[in-house]
Amino acid sequence: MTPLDIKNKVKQILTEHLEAKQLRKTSERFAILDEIYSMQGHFDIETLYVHMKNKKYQVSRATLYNTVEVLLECNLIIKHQFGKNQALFEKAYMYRQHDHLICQDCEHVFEFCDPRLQQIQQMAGEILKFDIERHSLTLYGKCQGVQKNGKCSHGFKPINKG
Amino acid sequence: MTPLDIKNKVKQILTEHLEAKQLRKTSERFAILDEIYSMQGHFDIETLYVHMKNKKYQVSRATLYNTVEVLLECNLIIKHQFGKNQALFEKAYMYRQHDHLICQDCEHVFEFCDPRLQQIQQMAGEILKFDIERHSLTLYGKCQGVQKNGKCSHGFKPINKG
DNA sequence: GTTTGTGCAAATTTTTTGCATTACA
DNA sequence: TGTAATGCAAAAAATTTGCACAAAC
Repeated sequence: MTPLDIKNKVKQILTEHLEAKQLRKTSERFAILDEIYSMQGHFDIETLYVHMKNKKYQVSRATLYNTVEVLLECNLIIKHQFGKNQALFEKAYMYRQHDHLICQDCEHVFEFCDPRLQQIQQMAGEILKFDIERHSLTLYGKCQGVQKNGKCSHGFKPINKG
Repeated sequence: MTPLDIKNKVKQILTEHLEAKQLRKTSERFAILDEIYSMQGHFDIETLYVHMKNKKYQVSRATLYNTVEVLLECNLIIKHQFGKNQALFEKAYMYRQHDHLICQDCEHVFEFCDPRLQQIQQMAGEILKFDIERHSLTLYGKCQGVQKNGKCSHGFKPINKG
């Protein structure tokens, strides 16, 4: 699937969701979805707001918060709260389930995947008699550079700070 | 270990931490620690503030935020951000490593434990060349009551709402 | 033509900060 | 007594809300 295919598909998913829920198909909602699926990695509302202000389509923060809620409902995005007060989001369609490892030095977010998590999730659900819909696993640690000389070896800038 | 033993022990740990870091042993800090170790389950700063206001020792919110930071540093409490804007905390001493399952209906937090997480944590650390200090796993799901008749079967009130 | 969604600004909520005062060392 | 910690109140940051207007349906 090309990036364009993905954009068309998520547009279709949003359209169907809006119709099913009898919500209106506003240009803002599709512009926001398009912008989100043009971005890389995690993003916060303020970053999204600035991106859209600088580009083609200008929307208000209120509309962003509103639309993000809709996109969460139809699983087109995922919300994260990595121990900060500010929520981060990421695209969810066509992005395989993965978890996160955050460098405590530079705050860069790495992704990894371990199939055993699905088993843990399933087993915990059975034991506690829950239908588990999703999980959120985040590891916090220090890279070898930090361990050796106190300086981060990958040199990423903190997320959302530049 | 009795609850009193635990309180004495954490007091000792805090004392040693304060001495090591050359911080002052103020009565506020010990009163806050005592109050935290008198509470059950997760708590937020506001709840802690009200608890202390109603009880023996009155402290300012600023001091609570300050002290919570100190207690995090010496691992006497853990901070959680369960997808809300408000941070939650819990006691960490003598409470075995566990993870959380949150009911999407009543928001009650259940605890569970799976040793495989330690393996995942270790393996991810090796692959990504990180020294993992801690992890945070939260499962989100619906209990059987919600699945069957839309009503939560355990009937807990939402956390921090009553 | 209704009614929902948007934009703006004000309000809320949570956390942080500045500064005068208190009290630990 | 010197300096860090506290309390207060103001500021900041993130999100939510109220309301007039715009635009889907």
